[in-house]
Amino acid sequence: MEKLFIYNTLSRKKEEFKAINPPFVGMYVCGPTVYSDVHLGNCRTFMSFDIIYRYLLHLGYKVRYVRNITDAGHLESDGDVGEDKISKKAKLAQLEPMEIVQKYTVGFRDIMALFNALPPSIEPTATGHIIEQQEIAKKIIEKGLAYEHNGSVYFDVEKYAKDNNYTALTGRKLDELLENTRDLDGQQDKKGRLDFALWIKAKPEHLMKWPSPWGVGFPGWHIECSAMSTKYLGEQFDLHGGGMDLQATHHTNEIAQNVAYCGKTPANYWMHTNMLTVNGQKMSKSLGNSFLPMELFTGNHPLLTKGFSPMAVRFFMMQTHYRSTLDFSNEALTASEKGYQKLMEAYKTLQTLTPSANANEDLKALERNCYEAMNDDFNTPVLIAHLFDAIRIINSANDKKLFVTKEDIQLLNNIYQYFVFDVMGLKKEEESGKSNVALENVMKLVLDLRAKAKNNKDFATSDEIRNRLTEANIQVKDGKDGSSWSI
RNA sequence: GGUCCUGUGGCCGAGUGGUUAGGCUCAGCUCUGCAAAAGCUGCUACUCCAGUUCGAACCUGGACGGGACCUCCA
Repeated sequence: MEKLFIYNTLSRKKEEFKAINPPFVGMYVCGPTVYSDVHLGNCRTFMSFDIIYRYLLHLGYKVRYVRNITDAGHLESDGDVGEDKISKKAKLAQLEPMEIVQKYTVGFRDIMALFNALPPSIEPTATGHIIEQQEIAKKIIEKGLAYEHNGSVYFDVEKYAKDNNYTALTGRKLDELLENTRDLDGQQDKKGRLDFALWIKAKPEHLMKWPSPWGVGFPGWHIECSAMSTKYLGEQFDLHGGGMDLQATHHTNEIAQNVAYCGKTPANYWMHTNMLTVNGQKMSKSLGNSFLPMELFTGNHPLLTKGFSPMAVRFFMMQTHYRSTLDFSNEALTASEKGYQKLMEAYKTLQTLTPSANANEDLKALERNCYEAMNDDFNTPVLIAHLFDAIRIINSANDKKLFVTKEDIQLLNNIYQYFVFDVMGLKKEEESGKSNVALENVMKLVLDLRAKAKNNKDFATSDEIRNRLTEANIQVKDGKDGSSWSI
């Protein structure tokens, strides 16, 4: 197997991937905070890691993919002040916090299923690991790198930074961070400006709270990932991922916690996916420019002229590298939708090709190109470019403009199976069992009647059939060996 | 204000010191009763200025534009 190269945020370079204990791979991705519907930007991140997960599986790795659900501890601001996001929503909606959690967790899973993302191996929750989080906080206090004050526990960043590289992930200078961190209200419990909370004292009205050695409270945001990754993947594992917006604060603090806890950087490779933008601006809940997946599927959004299917959206996202920003627009989506349909039509055509004795295309090279693209830091846009080469070959062979052998057809089927279905996770959309068979038969009848009319040079009838079918969203395609159709 | 990233054809987007990215759009051709589909061809792009080089869109410096992070966010 060829070497897989992954861009590692720690080194800012592409590095050859070497699993700690092959064929096993441990992979942790920071999941959503379930206090509202996931928007499309969130989905992009998880789809990017879905491709990574799928490709590692395809290469034969046994991957344990852990993606958490943040159902407590994520405050409105990162200054460790303000309300817990989920508690706040619960109060507004007059629901139990766990009702909020349940609603949006289920919604998140449903959406990811629509996008055909594989479920992670383990999907642990922050509330299910309160004890583990407290244990880590205790240990860090013992090591002298965290302190309790007034019922809360804070990580002592400046003390930690004396012996460790706190800013390994960002390459920033600590002094600059200290200078530039803004003063926030309500942080008088902290010793240092960069200190962050491991445990936060709960106010009486706070809904989600647990007893602890430091009194009743709730965990800080960053510590949940340290607790859950350590529990399920060990103190050191292979890959850790998340959105780029988590790099500077969340992941930096996560590393500091782990190093303080057990002296080890948790993951060897840190991967960060870029943002989805709308008109050049980051899509985010706080900016109010976010798209919900359902709005996209139905087309019910001011920026959209029509709806787009989950697979078309998935393909759209694959056409950009995960480390580039992806700008969202109606035109770009429409273009991708066509490309996706072309890809799927060619697969149907492939199933009807008749083999020749000789061939004039090097499909082995094509397959190799596909692997090379993916091995180069999961370069799906280049992979897709190669797949369009395959489409050209399939369509040309169908037009008898070039020839493929039986082995070529098998190879093309493999390429589709491996890269289109297994790795990119695309699937055919219109399949629906029985009614489909009936439709096939009816369409055969209609096209046979039209062929008869054409043979009789009754073009008025044949055109009427074609036009009526077009109105019904069915496209008729006349080829050399008769007509075919697609929706 | 600080740190970092980025600027590619009508649109979206790869890429990289000398060789076609790819998709979509548009135009022409082939095929076809016509159209569509499909194939072929074309629209020959790399913000600007200076430098390094035999040669730069790709390296260096500067200018201008856009973005991210430093504050909740995937």
